[in-house]
Amino acid sequence: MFNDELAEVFSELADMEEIEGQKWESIAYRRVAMSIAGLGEDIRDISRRNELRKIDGVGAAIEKKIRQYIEEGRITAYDNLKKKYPVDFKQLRKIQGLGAKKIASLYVNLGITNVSDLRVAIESHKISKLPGFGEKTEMNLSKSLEMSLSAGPTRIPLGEAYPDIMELKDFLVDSGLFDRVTVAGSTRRMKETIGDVDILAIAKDKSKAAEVLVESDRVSGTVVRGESKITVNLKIGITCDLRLIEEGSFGAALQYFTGSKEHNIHLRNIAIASGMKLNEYGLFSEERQVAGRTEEEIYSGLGMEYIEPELRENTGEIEAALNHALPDIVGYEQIRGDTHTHTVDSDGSNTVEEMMLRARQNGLEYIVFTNHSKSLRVANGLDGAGFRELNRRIDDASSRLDFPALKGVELEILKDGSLDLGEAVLSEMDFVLASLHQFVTGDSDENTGRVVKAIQSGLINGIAHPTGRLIGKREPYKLDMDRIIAECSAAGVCLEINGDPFRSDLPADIVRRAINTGVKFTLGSDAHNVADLSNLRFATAIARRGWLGEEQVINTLTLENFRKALSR
DNA sequence: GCCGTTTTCGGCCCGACTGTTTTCAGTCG
Repeated sequence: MFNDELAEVFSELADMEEIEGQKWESIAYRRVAMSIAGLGEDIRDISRRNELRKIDGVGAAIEKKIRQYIEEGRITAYDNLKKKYPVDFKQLRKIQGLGAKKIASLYVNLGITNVSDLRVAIESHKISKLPGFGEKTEMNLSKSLEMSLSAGPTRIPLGEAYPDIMELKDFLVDSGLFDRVTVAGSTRRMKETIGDVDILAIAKDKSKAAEVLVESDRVSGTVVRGESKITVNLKIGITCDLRLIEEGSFGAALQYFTGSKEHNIHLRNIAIASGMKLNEYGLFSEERQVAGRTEEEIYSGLGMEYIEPELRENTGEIEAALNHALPDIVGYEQIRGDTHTHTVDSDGSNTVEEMMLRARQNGLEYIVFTNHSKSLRVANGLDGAGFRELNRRIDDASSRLDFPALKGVELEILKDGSLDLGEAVLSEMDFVLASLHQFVTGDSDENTGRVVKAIQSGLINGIAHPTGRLIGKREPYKLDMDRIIAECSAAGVCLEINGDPFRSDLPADIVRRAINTGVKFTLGSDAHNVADLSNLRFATAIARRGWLGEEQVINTLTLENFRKALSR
């Protein structure tokens, strides 16, 4: 993606300026690299609207550099520095323990420009002879080099790690060594993907507490072991920090280690502006702790509303909290039904009855079955007759188990934008979710046109996993999402937020773009088995991160009102 | 190089940990 490419250029500029001793330029470039990587939109579109300066950290000089990159694919200042340091920063920075300064020293003294040069130098023990390096550094670099070569993706979908994280937490709680254990970090913010795990705890005995984490069968080894922080590698391929906290500063630590980093920096600046200081030990006014025991104290001490973890991304939530204008976002317990589920009748692995029982056990009030339609052959899609037979069984099971089940379909949008099943059978369905799975091209107009035709058919209730992205596997389809949002709004068709951890689709930033258009949303687990019904939680998390209120999510409605909302 | 409800100049988040040093620099989050 263009934004990531440009962010990488600024990140390298930051490395090179840091080597040059230009500390503040380096910080400025680093900051803007983060901003650009986090944009929800192609920076070229922002440039076309002449709004580059609105991006956090972009001033006159950086604006000029961005424009040059967009127009010429290069930045003069970058090219000049790169001549001096022809080094693969991107690759080398991935190795734990290597920052800009050490990379520079390796290049200047040993001519190391990439990972294979580094390996040769390590093997011939040249590193340990360098000033500022030693035996231990050489050994650590050797280890982290191996790690980085064998490592998988640096971030994994939250839903993939979530069960392990909860098990690890329970393991610590059950040890009896702690008065309190809480998961913080991006897991608590319910980000779509996480890069590590942060656990905060109040230990009864600090020395014993450090030992117990290593004993968990989720842990593969220790990385760092200090007084108040232990870092271990988890078998799922990411690291986990356990931090031991004192009770009086637990809220401050929880706030601090929940992040995001950008959110925290903004909060700290507000503290400074009011003559205070904020760190992980509390909010201080002239050395006196004025808040720290709870997060609520911290936020109120800064003169703002409490901010839910899912919103803490420094994308306007702090300004809203200062103005006491935060939205009342949808709660996890407010979701009454699941709107996207599959059974053995197409490509699922549990029966209608099994799915209903688990849905009830999970606290839901109803479930919608949305098996695939006939054109999706790989998923054993059903034709009209198949659905009529299945629908009879759903009605029968629903009355036998006394649990409301709605008859739906995940309906293929065909190559020409027409629908995979006829009007007659669709009219017998309670809920029709249309999907793009096949014949997707690189042409945005063509793809968008198919979706829009489906929206305007008057036969569907919603669009499933609208962008089609698969995290780590497939980029989003080329689609004009703003047009799709507008068409959905006009036609009264919902957009789905799909909670499958690899989909997480819509992404939260697009949800946020749609909140004021009048469009409504459905949250679905896309479960293909009973265990995955709990993925509904991740769909809800995305709704929250997108600032959605209860009234914008139709499966917060009671069964009766949900049915009414489905009229087509 | 950026930025402003103390500032258009003079600040810039800040503490833990490690390793190589004898008081600190580099890295990380």
